[in-house]
Amino acid sequence: MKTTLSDHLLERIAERFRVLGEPARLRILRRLLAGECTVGELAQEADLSQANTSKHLAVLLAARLVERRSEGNSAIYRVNDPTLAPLCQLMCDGFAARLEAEARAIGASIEPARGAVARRPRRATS
Amino acid sequence: MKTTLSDHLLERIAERFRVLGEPARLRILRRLLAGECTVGELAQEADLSQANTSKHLAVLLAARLVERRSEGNSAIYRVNDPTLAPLCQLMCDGFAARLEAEARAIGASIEPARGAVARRPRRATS
DNA sequence: TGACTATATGAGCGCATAGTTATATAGTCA
DNA sequence: TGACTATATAACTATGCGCTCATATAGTCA
Repeated sequence: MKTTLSDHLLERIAERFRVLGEPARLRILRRLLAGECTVGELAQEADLSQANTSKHLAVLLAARLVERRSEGNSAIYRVNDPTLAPLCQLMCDGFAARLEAEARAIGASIEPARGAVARRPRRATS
Repeated sequence: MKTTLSDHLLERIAERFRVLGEPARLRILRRLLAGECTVGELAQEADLSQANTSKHLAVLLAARLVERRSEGNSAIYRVNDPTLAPLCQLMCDGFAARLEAEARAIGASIEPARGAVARRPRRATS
């Protein structure tokens, strides 16, 4: 069983969330989840300047979400945190559930005028 | 199986992460995960001003992480998103894994000099 | 109605940070 | 060594946002 988290731990957790709360960093991580990659490739595929990419990678590195190694002239980054993929998966699930709720709400506001309209069976909140 | 997320979806996901990347909001959610609650109670227990609490709740409401109902003079908030608890759990797991890795790294740099030092038994991640 | 309580919201301030540009550092290859 | 490439970083700007203070809105109770 799980007791409540201490304030300090909560701040650390918040910091992890904050690091992920940036589209540019998520684009980088999306690419890295497909496999390790150099900074230049990341910059190109995430549509970011080289300097900006480097900075975001520094943030991800400080959060230990990625790890870095040098190879010749290049720096190669890869995902380091095994919880990252399930985390994003769960986030997408929550997002899908919300979209579905919105769809239901819109449907509910339209359908009363038409009476019993065939309604899609409730799906699991996948 | 899961294809790569579109840029637009990624931005929505980032927004969700960003909402969670704030210690004050996590304190609010921590309280709400224990049960629904009025704004005043939340302000007190999360150690926030009334105005600030209200604003954070507005953010959480816009993100559909909580829902709101009026009762008499008060507003009662409760957690709305079923993925929230597992999300935090996963985040804590990732954090614990990181701490453990750090501990191993420190241990590895210290222990070679002393050999097998008595190690405290592993505790659950609080 | 008026006094009181609970919540929401607007204005303003200060700080954190994402972005750019320019430059430094470090490796490769001739 | 010098030219070239890849990456990191410093200086700067602009914007977003968390916070406070003051005020508006809405409900309760006399």
